[in-house]
Amino acid sequence: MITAEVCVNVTANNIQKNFTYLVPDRLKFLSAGWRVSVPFGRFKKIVGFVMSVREVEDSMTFEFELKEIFEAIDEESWFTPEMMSAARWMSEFYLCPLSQTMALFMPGRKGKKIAARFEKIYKPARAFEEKNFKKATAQLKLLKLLEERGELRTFEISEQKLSGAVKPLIEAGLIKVEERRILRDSYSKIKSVPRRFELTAEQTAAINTVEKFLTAREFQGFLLHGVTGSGKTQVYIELTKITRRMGRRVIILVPEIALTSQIVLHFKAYFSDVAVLHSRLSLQERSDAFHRIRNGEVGIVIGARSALFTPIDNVGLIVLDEEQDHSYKQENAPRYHARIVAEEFAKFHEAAIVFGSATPSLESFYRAKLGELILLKMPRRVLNNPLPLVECVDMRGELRAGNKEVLSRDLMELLKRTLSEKNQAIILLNRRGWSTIVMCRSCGVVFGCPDCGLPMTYHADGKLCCHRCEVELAPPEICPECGSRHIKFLGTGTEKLERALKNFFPNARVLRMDRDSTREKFGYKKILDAFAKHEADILFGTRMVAKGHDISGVTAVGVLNADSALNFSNFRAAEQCFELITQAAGRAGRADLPGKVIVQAYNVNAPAIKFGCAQDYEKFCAIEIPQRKEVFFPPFCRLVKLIVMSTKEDKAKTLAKEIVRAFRIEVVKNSVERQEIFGPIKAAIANLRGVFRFSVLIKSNNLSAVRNFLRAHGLHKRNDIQIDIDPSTTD
DNA sequence: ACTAAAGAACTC
DNA sequence: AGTTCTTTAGTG
Repeated sequence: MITAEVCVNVTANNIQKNFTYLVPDRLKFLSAGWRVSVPFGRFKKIVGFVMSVREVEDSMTFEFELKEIFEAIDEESWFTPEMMSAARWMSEFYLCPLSQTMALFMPGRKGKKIAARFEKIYKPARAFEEKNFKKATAQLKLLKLLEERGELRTFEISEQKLSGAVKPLIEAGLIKVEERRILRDSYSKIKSVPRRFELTAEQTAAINTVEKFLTAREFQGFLLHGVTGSGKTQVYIELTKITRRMGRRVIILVPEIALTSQIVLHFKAYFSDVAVLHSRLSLQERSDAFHRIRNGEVGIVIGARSALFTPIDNVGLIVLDEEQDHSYKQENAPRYHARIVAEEFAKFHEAAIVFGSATPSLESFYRAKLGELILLKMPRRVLNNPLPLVECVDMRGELRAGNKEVLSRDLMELLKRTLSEKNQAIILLNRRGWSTIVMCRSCGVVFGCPDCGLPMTYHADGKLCCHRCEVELAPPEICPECGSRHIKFLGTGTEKLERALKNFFPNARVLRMDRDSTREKFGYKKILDAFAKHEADILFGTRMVAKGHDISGVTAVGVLNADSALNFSNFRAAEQCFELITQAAGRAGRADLPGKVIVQAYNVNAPAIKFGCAQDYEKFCAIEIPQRKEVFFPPFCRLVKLIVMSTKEDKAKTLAKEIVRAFRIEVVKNSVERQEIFGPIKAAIANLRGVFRFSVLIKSNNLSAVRNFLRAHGLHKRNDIQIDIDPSTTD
């Protein structure tokens, strides 16, 4: 008899082993990689992945009763050996169930069968003689068209009004019908043409450096540090050309779905075999893209982080654009970081991996300093376009001068001038809502979220919102602490800014872009398209106004409360603040129009503000990196965050304390490398639907020792503990 | 002595 | 995850 080891797709940490099933005769074609449906416990049917198959003696006995596999889900093996070893590696690295990482490679979570759609294709069957069709002009026309084009699709024939000629020609054996799979692709309509330009010396140097490793088929990581407008995308395109000429394939990752259209537009000017993949495609589209990748029709995969998980083989190049972006981290299980996974995949494939950014993550920059990554610098814009002029305004000075408005006098002046010159402006204020702080004037209490304590934001629709756990409340009439009616709404969000702009510039057309105004499906694109067509003069909103688009009419950029992020107790705050200023500044003056940027801050001496305005990444790093070393944070250690959950508050806390104690005794004391553990503290989301959450933070220079500890105690198999390796927040 | 609730074990 | 079997706590 034949048995199969099956990994069952049940999302529970405590099921971390394979189950043995009997393979019935009608399914004896099954081998490793097939998706099957199997009976499991009380479930009637679940999806499983065949990990291996073996022939055993009929007399062989098991200590459990074998059940039979119900059926195969697909027509062929779903997982290639490469996909399976990648999933195995991820499951080991992130200490999560194999089923979870295998499931990443499926078009939908549920393993549903997705119907392939077919269309009819008409082709000439044999030669014809024109004289036989003296009277049947439609038939002759169709035959000639077929001869010319080779094949025709149903809709093409009906377009020519020749549908009636099809049947007699088939009966005469002159044309034949074939079925072809329709591959749905909503990006297929995107077309563009290459722009004329010459590569800069820096672009050429970067390309040549990577090319050496591409031709040697050797794994190597690169950090492409190029200022905004330095032509990073063109470098990706040239490297893709080289890789495709070698017959190898390419993966291009961007941080967000919204940015895929941009880069696809650039790539389609040069390549036709592009597939786009991200989580918001329909199941059908995703499945069809998989099909095109599997059968080799696609040479270039572009998409968000999920684009790593396709049946692609023979990869020669992987690119991560905007590599510092936090969207590369998946915040739900499996909590992987695309930067880490992509590099491991590149090793499997012996491929080159290029991390591109204007403001690299400190981790990558530090690795480049150590020589682990090869640094490629592009400090100048293409066509010798100048970098925009950045001016920093001290808002304390404004206050002293009697200006209590959100906009400084300089920014007001700049906007006035920009509008009168019929140019466009972008204003960034990284807080949505109306008021960012609601405070009692009598006792000074700030209204925090009942679950996580984050100060709540007041919105123009009259609700108090927590932007972290999305709790909504009615604002209090009287202070719950002291009973006073003296409640003040302080701080400025995008909604209040909107009123200020309309007030000061009643004739300007303004567009607000934040999470609230982009809720609908293509809201983001609609707003950007409208602004690009100059249907508005001022675009303002949260950080999404600063991302990746280039709109040629923009000559002025304002960054409000640039230092607000510095007040959060986040070790990456300075880095993020620097990044925000650089990105915002990068939106100004890309073409022949020089740009002007005004950055407003209170703490104008903070290095992130000072060097952000000077657009000097290296000087910023020279200050920030030693500071990270001093407080022992990445890039000088790796972080592992545990979240312990229970409906009983003290139980969660006790368990978390127990873990901390055991870690100190078993790991910290016996380790050569520096390792530390902190907590437990109330998690950022302290209570989620009645479940209390405590967090524990491990800082370590020996990840595998941490993993061994967690495994030894079976913590990775517990459903009440979340393990987050390389978390994006520490609480 | 009995019942309800919490915890552990199991799913091929 | 969802279910069942086992242990523990609670009650008069």
